[in-house]
Amino acid sequence: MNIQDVALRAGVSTATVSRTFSSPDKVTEETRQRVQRIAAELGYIPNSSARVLRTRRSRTLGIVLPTLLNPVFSECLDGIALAAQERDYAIMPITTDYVLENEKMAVNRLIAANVDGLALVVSNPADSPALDMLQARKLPYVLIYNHHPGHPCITVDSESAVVEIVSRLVKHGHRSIAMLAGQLSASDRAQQRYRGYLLGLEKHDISVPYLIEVPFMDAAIEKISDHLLKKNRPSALVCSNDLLAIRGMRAAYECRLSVPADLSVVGFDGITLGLDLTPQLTTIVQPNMELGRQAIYTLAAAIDENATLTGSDSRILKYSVRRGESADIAP
Amino acid sequence: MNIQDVALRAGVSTATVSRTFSSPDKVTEETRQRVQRIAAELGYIPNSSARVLRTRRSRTLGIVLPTLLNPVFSECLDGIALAAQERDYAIMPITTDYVLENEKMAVNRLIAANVDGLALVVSNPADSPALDMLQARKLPYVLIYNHHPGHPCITVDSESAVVEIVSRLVKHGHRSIAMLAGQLSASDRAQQRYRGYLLGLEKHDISVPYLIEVPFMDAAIEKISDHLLKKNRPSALVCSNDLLAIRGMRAAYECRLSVPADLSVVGFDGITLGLDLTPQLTTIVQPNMELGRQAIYTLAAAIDENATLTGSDSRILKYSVRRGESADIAP
DNA sequence: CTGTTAGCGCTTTCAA
DNA sequence: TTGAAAGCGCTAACAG
Repeated sequence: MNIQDVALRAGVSTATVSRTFSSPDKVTEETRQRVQRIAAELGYIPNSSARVLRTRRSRTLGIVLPTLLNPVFSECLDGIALAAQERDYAIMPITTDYVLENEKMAVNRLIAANVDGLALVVSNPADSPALDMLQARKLPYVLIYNHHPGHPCITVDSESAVVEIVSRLVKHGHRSIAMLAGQLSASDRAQQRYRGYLLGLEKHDISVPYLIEVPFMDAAIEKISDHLLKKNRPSALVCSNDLLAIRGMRAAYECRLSVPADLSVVGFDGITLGLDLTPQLTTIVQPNMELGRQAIYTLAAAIDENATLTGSDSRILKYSVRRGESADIAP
Repeated sequence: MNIQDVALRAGVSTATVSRTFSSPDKVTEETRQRVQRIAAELGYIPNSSARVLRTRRSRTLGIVLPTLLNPVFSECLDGIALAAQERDYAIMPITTDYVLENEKMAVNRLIAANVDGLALVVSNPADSPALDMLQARKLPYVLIYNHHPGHPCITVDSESAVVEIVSRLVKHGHRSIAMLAGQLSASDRAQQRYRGYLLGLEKHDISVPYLIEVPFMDAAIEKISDHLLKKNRPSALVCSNDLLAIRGMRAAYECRLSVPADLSVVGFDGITLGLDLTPQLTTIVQPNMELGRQAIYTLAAAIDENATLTGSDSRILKYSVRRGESADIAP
């Protein structure tokens, strides 16, 4: 069942059949109708690989994400999927589990799969072999959540967001504010947020930063508890992401501290689930789906005009602050 | 940069270059080495669309899921992604948002994209136009979470799971057990779970089922609260999924009921996040990643042997019960 | 508006 | 073991 069969049955050339599907306006209403009818009768579906081979456009986008087990990324992917569908692109996601080597492999696979462009969340754009490959091949790509002047990034201003949060906490009397983070070296996001934390403290002349770094998520709660049981424990926890914040609340519970009375907890990401938690998670909300969506729009636009994206195509979307119940941060 | 360039530079025929990449054992160690070296130098990557066109195998799997905003499905997709990578398949996910029409469109797109097979979570396999199309085209597919004798399904025995939970609750003194569900008609899973609930009640001679159906997630908490404020409110909530359970706990909080002292809440799905909640979610744990993984293995095996899957290829994986803190269900 | 035709890059007989 | 050559199904000049 190919274009020839349809052409034969419709009494037209293959070119005409091709046109009815690829550029219908170049065909008479009448013939188009007939061809479409015949095609439908025969259950004909254009063979995409032949088309791709010929046009050198796969209408497929590669997506590289750390993991889908963190709702930030699955929400983002949901936005990506939606936008891609709108623009008539298929997506091919690969997860890297924060492993640099996997980022490279993912990009390799996607290049081999002939994608027209990529959207990715990498560990650190400053020094990424994966991105080098893309640059070398002149494949359009866009980063999400990452932040770097040399690359096209769709993200929010994490640093300012954390500064703002710290300020609000200070305003509410907190002087002992800890930052709870995963392995800082694992991602530029964590680093940005930490920088925001430091700046925030500085701004209010609090000189001693208190960093709780939990490299392994599974041991997080225990490790956090260790800190919460100390005599000079922090009165507020600024967390590098919502998953950590949830664990922070859990740790507080296990230490018999009540949130927010004894301990304020602020998250970062704005995962939807945080809305339904008790106490509702106070957090910095990134527009996760929108970030994904905009990344795809940007990418699709670049592909359409045969361009490649650069740092100057970056876009900073607005974050917002959700005043939940896990910390009082009224402005 | 194509196979010809490499062939020329290596002083061999295109056939030999092709062989070094597709069936290396059919080429002398020596020539293979040379070809590989040249290819690497030139940065040659085989053009996948040409290969697909020729071999009629895309090594791509279509994935159809309701949404990625529910962690059950993103965890499952994570498993799918991992397994696909292992088996050297790419995946193309599409979300349907529980809309039947979208399921059909998704399948259409994926067929057009030339996938070798599909893994899907549909609303209801009993009467699914999407599945009919797959059968008609003899494309291998497998369902995940769905349950139906006429289709290959990878799932758990939800019904029994809920029966077990109800029994345990009864054993702990509950007589007024409500089921909290989304729109029952929206998915066969919800129906299976409801059936399990009814069977459970029957088994213990509790004659009045109490169904709280919340079609729209956003209005869920309010609606649940309405029921919790009634005089003859249930003492336990068996929820059709974890997201609902979390909202159930929220509603309890807003109604000043403490969980589990005043209200027991049991979820279904076993999303990872439930582990860190306070109170930790008592729930029926489905091996979400494993379900995805097995689906891919099954699918890949079928594709490899050019077979199509049927109801007799179904596999029921084991669920487990997480005795969290939101309900006491010690056996 | 429609048809003819070359060729996208690869795999795979078949023959050497 | 290697090469020559046909052809997968489609699109896009180009000609009519």
